[in-house]
Amino acid sequence: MAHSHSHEHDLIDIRAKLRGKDRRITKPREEILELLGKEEHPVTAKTLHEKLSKSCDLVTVYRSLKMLESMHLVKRFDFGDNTARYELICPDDHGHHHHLICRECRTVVEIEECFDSELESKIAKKHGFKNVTHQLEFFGLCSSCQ
Amino acid sequence: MAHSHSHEHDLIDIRAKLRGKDRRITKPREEILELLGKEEHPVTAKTLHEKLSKSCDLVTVYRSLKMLESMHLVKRFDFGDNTARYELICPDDHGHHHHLICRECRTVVEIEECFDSELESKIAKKHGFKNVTHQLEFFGLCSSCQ
DNA sequence: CGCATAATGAAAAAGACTTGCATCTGAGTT
DNA sequence: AACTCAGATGCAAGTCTTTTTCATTATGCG
Repeated sequence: MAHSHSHEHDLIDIRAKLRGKDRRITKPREEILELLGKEEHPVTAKTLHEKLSKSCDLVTVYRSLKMLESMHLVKRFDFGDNTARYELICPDDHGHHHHLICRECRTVVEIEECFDSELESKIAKKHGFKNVTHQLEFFGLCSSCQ
Repeated sequence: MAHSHSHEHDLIDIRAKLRGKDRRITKPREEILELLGKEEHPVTAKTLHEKLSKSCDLVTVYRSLKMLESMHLVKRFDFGDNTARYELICPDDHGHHHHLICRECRTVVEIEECFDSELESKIAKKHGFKNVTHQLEFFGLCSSCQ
């Protein structure tokens, strides 16, 4: 939905960020970022590797995703099937949005709605936590699977 | 918090539910349910197995948890570490509550707050989904880890 | 009590992810 | 443009969680 076209300046930004942390811009990483930029939904390392037409090792995909996550360039999601999925963080929504997943066919819909951020700060304060974020995913039966 | 004492009548309920679906009440299952009733937070199959002092095989723990989940007697949670955690669904909160997890030390706090259920039905309606539920977990840094 | 079938244990497999290590390469330096 | 070296990669092997297979056991109904 949001990141259907990978903006040039986004990639430049990313390059700068990587350089700043002594990270190199390598072919596998460029391909991974480019592919992630085209994805509509969070993808697994395996799927990414297949779409990369195996131009790099699956291990490199895992390593890259982990690194990109630690640099807050991608975000990890859990859809409850023991497999991590990743999405490029796009500046539009600050990487913050959720998903609605069909329990049956696993169709994914992106959701922009979210609860009031006040709830989060209230919870953080109440328990003395800092830097609180959240993971929220909806599960249900899509129209075709009901 | 909520289920610190495992009520007798709860167990009777559970027995009835199992019988109704041709499920048997076996020693491993009783022990697993009893232990789950004492837990404060969601536990992994491995932890459960250890606390069971290995009175049954780990495989049986996995199988039981899966079965209990399919019968809506326990609920599965994902804390983002590639390991499923399970909690007994207690009638008090209809098995609905969330957690605040420390990214550093993995401390877990139970959260009773939630957003207005209206949001969920709105999302369901908008995308033609039925039976929509959600998984919501908060992550942050606890007071000791800041 | 006996029987049908559900549940278990043990071993093996499957799947996701990580690690070790030798090799290679990006990118700053000369 | 060559030099250098820390960071990145590939491949093999390992770890960890969860599932499957199959022979054996045991629950609970009649």
